[in-house]
Amino acid sequence: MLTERQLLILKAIIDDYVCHAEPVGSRSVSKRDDMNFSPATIRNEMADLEELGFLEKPHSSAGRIPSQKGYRYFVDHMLSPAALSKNEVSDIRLMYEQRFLEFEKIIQQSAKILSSLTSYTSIVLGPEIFESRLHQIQLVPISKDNAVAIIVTDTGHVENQAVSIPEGLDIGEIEKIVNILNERLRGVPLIHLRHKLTTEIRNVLAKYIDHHEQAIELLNSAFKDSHNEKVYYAGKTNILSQPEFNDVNRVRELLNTLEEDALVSRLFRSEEQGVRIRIGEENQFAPFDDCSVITATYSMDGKHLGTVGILGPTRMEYQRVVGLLDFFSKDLTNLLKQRYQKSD
Amino acid sequence: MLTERQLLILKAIIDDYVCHAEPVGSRSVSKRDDMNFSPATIRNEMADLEELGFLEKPHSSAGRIPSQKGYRYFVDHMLSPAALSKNEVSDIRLMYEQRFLEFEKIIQQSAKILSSLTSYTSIVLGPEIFESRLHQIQLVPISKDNAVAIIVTDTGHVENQAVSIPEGLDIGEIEKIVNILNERLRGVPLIHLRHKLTTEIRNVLAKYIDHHEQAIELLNSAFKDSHNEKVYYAGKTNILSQPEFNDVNRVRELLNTLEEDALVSRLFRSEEQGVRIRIGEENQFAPFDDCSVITATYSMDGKHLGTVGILGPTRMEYQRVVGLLDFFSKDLTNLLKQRYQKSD
DNA sequence: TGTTAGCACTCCCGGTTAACGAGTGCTAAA
DNA sequence: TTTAGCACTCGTTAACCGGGAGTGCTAACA
Repeated sequence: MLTERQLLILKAIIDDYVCHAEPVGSRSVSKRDDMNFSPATIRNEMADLEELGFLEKPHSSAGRIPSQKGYRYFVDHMLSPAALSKNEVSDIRLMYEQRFLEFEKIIQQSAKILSSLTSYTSIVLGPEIFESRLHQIQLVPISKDNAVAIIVTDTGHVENQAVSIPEGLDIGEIEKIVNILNERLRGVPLIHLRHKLTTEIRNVLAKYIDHHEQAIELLNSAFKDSHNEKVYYAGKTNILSQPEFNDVNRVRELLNTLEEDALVSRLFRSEEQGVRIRIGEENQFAPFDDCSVITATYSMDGKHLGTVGILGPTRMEYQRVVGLLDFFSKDLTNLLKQRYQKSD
Repeated sequence: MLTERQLLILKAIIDDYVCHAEPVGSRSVSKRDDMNFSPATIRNEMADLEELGFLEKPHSSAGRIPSQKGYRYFVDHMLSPAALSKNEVSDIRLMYEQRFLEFEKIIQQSAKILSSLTSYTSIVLGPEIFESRLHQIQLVPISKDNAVAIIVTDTGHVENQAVSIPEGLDIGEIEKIVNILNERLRGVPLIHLRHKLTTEIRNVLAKYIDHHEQAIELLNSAFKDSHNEKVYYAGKTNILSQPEFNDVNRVRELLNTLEEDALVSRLFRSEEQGVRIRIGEENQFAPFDDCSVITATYSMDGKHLGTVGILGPTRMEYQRVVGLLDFFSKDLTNLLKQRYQKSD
C-alpha cells in the first residue's frame, strides 16, 4: 500500500499534469501549499512511485508523468466526484427547459451540453431502438409501386423506411393491413416485430387479406432496417485542442474511428449501472491508447436505455468529468421518467 | 494571350504540382516527353508566366507553383473534363443498383461514391426540403399531452416533429383536423404550408373545429421546424491526408466549419446549372482559402433540387473531378426521374 | 532514521554555423 | 531564338554548443 505521503504526491503530480500537460518536477511539487517537504524528499518518493509503476519519465532528466496504472490507482482509490456548482446545475436545467423536446432531441442536447462543459468530445448512445415499443405503424403510398413505412414508438421516435409495393396489393388492402397491425402490435417491442410477423400476424393476414404472402413480404422489408442505436456526437473537434493530438496522422486515425458509428457504439456501450472509466489501453483499441473514456448509463423504468460518455486524453479531469456524468446519468433518467413514464 | 508554349508549360506545371505537391523546377518540366526545350528556355517562359501572375515562387530559389489565377486560367481555357472509365461507370451503377433506395439514401450514397472515387471530401446538399410538396400529414398522439407530427413529402421524405397538444383538443378533433389538412394541403409545397395555415386553413378549421385557435397553434409548431436542406458528408477526414493540411490548427478550423451544416450549405449551394468551380479565395471564406470547391446541381422536372460537390485542396485534380461531377449531376438527375417522375 | 542541502550528471531545447543542393537569373555563345 | 554555363539565393539538414530543468547520489543534519 502507498503511504499517506505517497498518495499526496501522486495526487499532486496528477493534478499538475492534468492541468499543464507537462512533466512535473520535484521542485514544483514541493512548492505546493499542502506540501511541507523539500524537493529532495519528494524526489525519493517519486523514485519509489516510479518503481511501483505509478509514474514514468519521458526521459531521464525530465519530471514525472502519471502512468496508466497511476491514473487507475488515482481513480480507484482517491477519486471523489466533483459536485457540480450551482451555476452549472442551473445552466444545465436551463438548456433542457428551453422547449418541449422529443426523446432524440433531449439526447442530442445532452451531448452538446456535456461537450461544452468539458471541452472534451462527448458521445451519447441513444436507446437501442429495438428496446422501445411500437406505438403506431403507417404505410403511406407514394406512387403505384412505392410506399413509405413509418413506425412510431412509445417514446415518440419515428423510423421510416422506403418499401416497394408488391404486385397485386391495392390501397384498400394496404389499409386493412395497417389496421390489423395497429390492433395487434401496439406495445410490442420492435425487436419482436419480425417474429410476430411470421407467426401470429401471418395467420391473421391469411384470413383477411387476399395477397397475404405479398403483404408479409412488404412488411418484412418495412421492418428489416435493423437500425442499431443512434450515436450522437458533440464537440468532435474539441479533442484536437489537446496538445497530445498535435499529430495530424493520429488525429486522422481518431476522427476516422469516430465516423464509424457501429464501432464507437460497441466501444462505448456500457451495461453496468453507474459510471465506468476506461483508461488508455483499457479501451482495448489502439487508436484510443492515449484516450480515456468515461461513461454512465441512463435508464427508464429501471431498464437500461443508453449511455452518455466523454472521450478525452488520458490526462483528463477525472473528478470533474465523473461528477458531471454522474449528474447527467441521474438527471437524464429523471427527465425521461417525468416526460414519458407518466404516459403509461 | 498566352503562346502555345506557355500553355504547354503552365499545364505541365499544374499537372506536376497537383501530383507531387512540390514546387516544380525548370529541369523537371523540360524532361517531359512532350517538352523539347532546354531548362533555360523553360526558365525564361516561367519567369514570364510569373510576371503575368499565373505562377508564383514560394521563395526565390524554389521551383514554381501555380497561383490561383493560374488554376483559374487552366480551368477556364484548358480544361477538358476527363471522361470516366468504363470501370468507374459500372462501379457507380452497381452501387446505385444495390436495392431500392429512398431519395435520401440515394443522395447519401452518392456522397460516399464521390469521396471514395476522389479521396477528397464530398458534400451533397439534399433538396431544399421546402421545395418538395406535402404528400400526407399525420398527427400521432403519444400521451395525453404530446404528439408527433409526421409530414411525408412527394419524394418519400419523412419529417417529424414533436408537438404538445393544447388543452381542449381531443382525439376526435385531431382526427378531423388531419383529414381536413390532407384534403386541402396535398401537393402544396412545404414552404407555403404556414401561409396556407393562417389563411385558407384557418377559415376552414374555424368552421368545423371547436378549438380551432388551439388547433392552429398546434399546427404552427408542427410546421415550424424550418429544416433547411440536409447536408450529407462523406470522407470528411480524407482532406487530412493532403500534405497542405499538416497543421492541426488549420485542420481544426476546417473541420469545425464542416460541422456547421448551415454554413456549409450556404457555401456550397449553387443555383447555376452545370459544374461550378471556386478556387481558393473565390470561396470568400477564410478557412477555405487553400481549398477548391467544385459543385454541380441535380434536378427533377427541370427544377433545381440540390447540389453535389467536392472539397479538396486548390491543388486538385480538376479535370477528373469535373468529369466525375458532371457525370454525377446527370446520372443523379436521370435516376431521380426514373424513380420518381413517373409517379406524377 | 528520516530529511535535506549540495553537487555532478543527463538530456532536452533553442540558437548558430556550415555544408549542401535544388533552382534561379543573367550572360554570352551557338 | 535557343541554350550552355555560371554565380547566386535560399531552404534544408546536420552538427555543435550553452543553458536550464530535473535527477540521483552522497553526506550532513535534526
